[in-house]
Amino acid sequence: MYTGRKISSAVIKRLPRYYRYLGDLLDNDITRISSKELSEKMNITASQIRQDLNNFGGFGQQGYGYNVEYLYNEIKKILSLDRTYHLIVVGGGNIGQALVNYTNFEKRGFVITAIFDVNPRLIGMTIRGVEVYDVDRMEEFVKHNKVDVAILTLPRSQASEVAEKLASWGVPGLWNFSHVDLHLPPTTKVENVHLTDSLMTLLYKINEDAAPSSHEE
Amino acid sequence: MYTGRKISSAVIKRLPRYYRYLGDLLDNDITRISSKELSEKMNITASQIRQDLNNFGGFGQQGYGYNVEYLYNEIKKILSLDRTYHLIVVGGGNIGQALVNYTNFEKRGFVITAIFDVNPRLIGMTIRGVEVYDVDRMEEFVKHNKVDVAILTLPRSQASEVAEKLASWGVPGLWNFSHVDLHLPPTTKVENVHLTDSLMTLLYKINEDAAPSSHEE
DNA sequence: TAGATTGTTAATCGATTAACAATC
DNA sequence: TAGATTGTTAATCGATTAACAATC
Repeated sequence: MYTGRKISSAVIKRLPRYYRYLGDLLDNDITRISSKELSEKMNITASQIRQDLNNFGGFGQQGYGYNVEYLYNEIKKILSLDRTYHLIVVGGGNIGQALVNYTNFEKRGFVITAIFDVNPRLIGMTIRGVEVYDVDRMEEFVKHNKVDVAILTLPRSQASEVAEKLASWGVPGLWNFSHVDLHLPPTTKVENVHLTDSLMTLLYKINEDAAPSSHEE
Repeated sequence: MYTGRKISSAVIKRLPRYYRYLGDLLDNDITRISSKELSEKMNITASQIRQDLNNFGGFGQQGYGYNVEYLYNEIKKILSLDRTYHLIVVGGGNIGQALVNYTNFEKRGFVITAIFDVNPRLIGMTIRGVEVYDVDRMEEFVKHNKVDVAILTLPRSQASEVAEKLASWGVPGLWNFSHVDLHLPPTTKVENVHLTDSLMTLLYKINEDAAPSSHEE
């Protein structure tokens, strides 16, 4: 039953992981699984799995567990993965190009339709069949083509300004690899990938076991 | 005062963000800031800032606030960013190469010393001065050179096996871009960057406002 | 000194886990 | 039917926020 109440982001962030594990089970021709079995594979509690899933509906059956294929498809629907998305890359540098070259995206229905950059040496080039355009032509492009997500892989200094423009043109999602926090109207959603922050978190973990250094007393 | 008690990961994940904002303040020649002012900039509560910082010590002063440069340097020490790290890239594909080309890393003291791959066309090549070696030579390299972090940018199918080897050779940190969960001894820390999961989370957010589709009733 | 703001304790809120009746 | 396992309520745990005495 869909209730319309807001699902906590802690739950949402776990959905792709459920989806991945269910996909793996499906690949291994496993047709049914209980929350207990899945909890052991995923290293979380069975209770959490049942709670999470019941935010969206009762997908299981008492005494039986969950049908893997059915549950997989339900999560696919919840994540809205049952359609194609059109993405543009804004910033044709290293990471932008890497994402264009990442073939797995297409298999999942994520199609990159254009790349935008300011660098004259890049403009006009084609990367895996995707053309690089001058950033000046972005407004025109966004207004004439469906763009679900703009991938922001441009320098910190330009990211906010470009993001605000994209939001004003109605782009619903920004996948932000730039190292700034964006403040946008609620009609445009942002997901941040702050790689430097992620690496710093790892360095903390590496060092935490070791003897504390200078912040001890 | 360092107490040795475990800091929650929620706090740790916020530290890089504090560090970034303090760096920006420093760049703008702001010498002092109160938790209240910082909270407005960062869009979190002043209470949370004070709680977070007090996990590591009393860095402020009543009636004054925090000295920006001092606090910046303290967080730098907490994150152990006051030294150089040696990284290797395992998997010389798109994302691996993009990270090697990411010049900001070196400015922060993250030095990539080698790339490993199985592809004969890549082996022997040099990317931004970093040589690509056959994966067969990785054990030898890791045992003769200091490797703080291995960046895993290889296919899902090979990631677990390689990760276990790296752990057994004593590599303390794995920055995992492969789309699998790694299970390793506690001496090797893992930080995951699951890009596909991140994008899926964004797609959920884009769609959640819209009318619910098939999982309603 | 008076005002400002910390460090820290207490209250609240939300997320996770446990328990169990419902039921396949 | 008996056994298994869900969906869901209740209990616990942890993280966030509020409050305020301490103090610069």
